[in-house]
Amino acid sequence: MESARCDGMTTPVNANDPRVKRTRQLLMQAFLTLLEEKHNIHSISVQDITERATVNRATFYAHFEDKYALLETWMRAKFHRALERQLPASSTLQISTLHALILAVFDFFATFRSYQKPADKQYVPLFEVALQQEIQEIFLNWLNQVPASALISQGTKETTAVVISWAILGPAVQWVRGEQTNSAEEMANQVLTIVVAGLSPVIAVT
Amino acid sequence: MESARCDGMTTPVNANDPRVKRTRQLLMQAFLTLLEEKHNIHSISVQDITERATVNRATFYAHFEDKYALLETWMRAKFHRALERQLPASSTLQISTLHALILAVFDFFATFRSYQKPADKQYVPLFEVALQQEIQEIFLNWLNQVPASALISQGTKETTAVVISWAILGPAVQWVRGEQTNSAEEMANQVLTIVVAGLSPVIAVT
DNA sequence: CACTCAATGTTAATTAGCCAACACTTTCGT
DNA sequence: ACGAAAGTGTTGGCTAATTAACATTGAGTG
Repeated sequence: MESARCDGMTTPVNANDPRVKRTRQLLMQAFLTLLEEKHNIHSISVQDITERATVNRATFYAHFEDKYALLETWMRAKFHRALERQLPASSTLQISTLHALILAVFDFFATFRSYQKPADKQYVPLFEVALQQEIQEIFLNWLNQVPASALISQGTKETTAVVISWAILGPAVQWVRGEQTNSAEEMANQVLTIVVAGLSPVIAVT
Repeated sequence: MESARCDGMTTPVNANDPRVKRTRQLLMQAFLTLLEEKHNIHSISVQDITERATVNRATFYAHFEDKYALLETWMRAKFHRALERQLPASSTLQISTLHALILAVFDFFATFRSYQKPADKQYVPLFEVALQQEIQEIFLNWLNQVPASALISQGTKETTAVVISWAILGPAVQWVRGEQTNSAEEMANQVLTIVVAGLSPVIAVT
């Protein structure tokens, strides 16, 4: 579907134009390498990124609102690929896939906690929403594949997807901000139990 | 100095424009990776290159006459860097630097013979000229640094540079096309002796 | 042979990227 | 605290890259 996003809206910018794809790719890649070098998000400037990407600074603003907008889409892309890697291409709603999904979310946050670390008290907000949307979409696909006969309640699938996705993402966010006294696996199992229970009014997951 | 080169001349194309630099860089890089994969120059199409480079095919022709023009500038750049690596940044005309230069030329040809190998009977011509120009330029720089008093004959430096550069490049070409019964080191030493002798009417090399 | 199919060059019109200059704001160093 | 230096967004005019269309040339294949 690919909504147009970014939108300083000075220029529309067609997301299918090869130049656009390449420019975004270059910006993403530049951001990644800078992150690996500097290890601190806040010390990376827009100028750093555009120089590394061999892209004009003005062009950056044609694609992203600011540095954090880039960070968001970058995280989202990374997250999307991480989930794709862990979940079978055309998976369905089952205990096993549910477990894989939840674990993948916790693992993802564990991985990217490292970029957040040096007394980075000013927490980088915002991208939870983007990641939640990814999870929500997966659930929507799953729920749409379920035959109507198996649905115990016909309450809107949309709402179910929203609730469950937050029920997974929220704990992951809180876990990564805290001390991680529990392992990702332990957390995933606990969350799984509750999610399955939460789904019971809607569908019996096996 | 960077002369404008390429020149299908449908469009001028300003070599200082960052987009131009990036596009050429992408084409070069794409060509390199394809060469490493396919190992045969003739089986690489312009389409392959532009696809890999994420550049439109028409754009290719705005920069290069054809596939071999790209090959030429690519070889030249590679050659240029190879020489820079072997020669001290601001070297002068001495036996030692002369030896280093000649050896570097033979080594370069030895390296790139591999891309020429599979019964590649249709020999890829042309780029000898580009490489010769590189050598010629080095000699011109060297000769211009020599104090006029040390020059035995004032015959144009230009001509000297042309003759000597061919005296080095020619044997290297012939050597690489043949059986390489002698090693690059042996060849370099033999050529060195003759070149020094050839320079004697002009300047005494130590 | 005729006949696809793929690659090569070339063109005019459209679109995205580059630049330089601007008014701010933030960060520092003395 | 103040001034310099560096970063942030924004704008209009120019330039290069993209596109789709075309004619042409091989390289197979029935």
